[in-house]
Amino acid sequence: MGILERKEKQRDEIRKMILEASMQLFVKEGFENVSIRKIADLVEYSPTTLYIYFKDKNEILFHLCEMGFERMIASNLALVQIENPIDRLYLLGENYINFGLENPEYYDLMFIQNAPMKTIREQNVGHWPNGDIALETLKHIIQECMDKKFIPTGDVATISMAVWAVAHGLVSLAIRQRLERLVEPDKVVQSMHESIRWMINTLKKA
Amino acid sequence: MGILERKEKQRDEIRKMILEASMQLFVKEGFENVSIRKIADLVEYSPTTLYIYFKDKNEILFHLCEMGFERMIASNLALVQIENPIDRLYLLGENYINFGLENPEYYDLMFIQNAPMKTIREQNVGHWPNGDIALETLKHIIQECMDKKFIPTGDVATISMAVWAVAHGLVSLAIRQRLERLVEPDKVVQSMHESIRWMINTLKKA
DNA sequence: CAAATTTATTAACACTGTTCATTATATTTG
DNA sequence: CAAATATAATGAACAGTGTTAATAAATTTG
Repeated sequence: MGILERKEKQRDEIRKMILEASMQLFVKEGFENVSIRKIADLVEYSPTTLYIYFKDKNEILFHLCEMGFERMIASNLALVQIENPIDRLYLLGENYINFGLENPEYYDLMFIQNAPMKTIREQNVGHWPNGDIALETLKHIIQECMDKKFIPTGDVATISMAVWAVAHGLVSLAIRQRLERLVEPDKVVQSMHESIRWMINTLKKA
Repeated sequence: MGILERKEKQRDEIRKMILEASMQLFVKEGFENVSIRKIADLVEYSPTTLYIYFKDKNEILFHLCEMGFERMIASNLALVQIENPIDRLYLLGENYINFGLENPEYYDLMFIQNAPMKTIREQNVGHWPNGDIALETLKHIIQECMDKKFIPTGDVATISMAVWAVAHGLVSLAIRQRLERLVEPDKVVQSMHESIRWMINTLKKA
C-alpha cells in the first residue's frame, strides 16, 4: 500500500507545517495570541482547513505542549553525567526553575493550562508521552537517593510530589507575579533558587 | 455636600449589585463562563452600562478575587486560638489545601489568573488589600516559629516563600489535573496532605 | 473517462470585550 | 417653572474568537 503510506506522509508534513507556524506565533506573540485564524494566515490556508488536520485548537496546543517538554528534557541532558543522585536533584531543581523563567509561555502550557489535558483525556486515552518522561526522571532520582540512604525512606510518589510542588509553586507564582509581594522584584529569582536549595538541604539532613 | 454623598452611595450599591451577580455566575457556571453580557443580563442592564461602574472586566474579576480572599481569611479564623505557632502552621497548611480544593474557581482567580494583577498594577498602585493580609498571616507564623526556636533561623521571606510554594504547588497542580499522573486519582488528596505535613515536619527537625 | 472520495474554501453561527454616538433621565441653574 | 446642563443608560458597531455545515475544487479509484 505505497500510496496510502505516501498520503500519510503528506498529511504528517502538513500537520508539521501547521504546528511549526503555531510555535512561531506562540514564541513570538505569546500563548494568548495564538488563534486558529492567525495560524491559518501564516500557513496560507483557510481557518477551516486546520480542522481537517487537527480535531480542535486544544489538540494543537497539546502538541505545542509536547514540544515544550522536549525542550525541557533536552535541558536536562547534562544530568546523566552526574553520578551522585543528590547533586543530580540539585541540578534538576535549578534547571526546572531556569526553564520556567526562560520559557514562561511553554511552562504555562505544560503545567498551568487546561487545554492540553483535555486532549489527553479525550483522545490520547490518558497517555501523556513527554510529560510522563519528565516525571519519571524526578521519581528515578528520588528513588536512587533513597536507595543510597541520602534521604529518608518513604513513599517515592509522595516525596516526588513535595519536591515537584516546591519547584512548580515557585515558578508558577513567579510567572504570575505573585512573588513580588513577598520579596522585592529584583530579588525574586535569587530567592527562588535559595528556596529550592533550602528544600533539598533539609531533605538531606532529615 | 449631602447630595454628592448620596450619589456615591447609590453608585456603590449598583457596583455591589453587579459584583453579586458576577459572583453568582462565577460560583455557578465557573470562571470561564463569566461574561460582561451574562452579568448584564442578570442585573438587567445593557452590557455597556457596566463600563460606567467598572473600568473593564479585569476590575470586576479583581473584586471577585478580593471576595475569595475574604473567604480564605474567614476559614482561618480558628487559627488565633492556637498558641503553638507550629501547630498553627500545620492548620494553616491544611486549611490552604482544603480551601483550594473546595473553591477551585476562587483559587484560580486568587493565585493563577493574570487578570486581577493587571488591575492592581493599573489602578490600585500596587496595593493588594486582602492578598497582602493573607501573606502577612503566613509570615507572622513563620517569624513566631523562629522566635521560639521551633524552626531554624533564616530569612522570613525566603522560608515563607518555600512553604507557600509547596502548598500552592500542590493545589495548583491538583486543580489542573497534573497530580493524577503521580498517584492514583483517588489518592491525590491524601497525598497532598501527607506532603504538606512532611514538609513542616522536616522544617521542624532541621 | 466517469464516479467516488478526499481536500479546501466560503459563509455563517454564536460568542467574546470594548467603544462611540445617541437617547433618555435627572439635576442644576437662570 | 422652564431652560440648560450633567449624568445615566442604551443600540449599534468593531474586531476579534472557536467551530460547523454546505459547497466547490482537486485527486484517486473503478
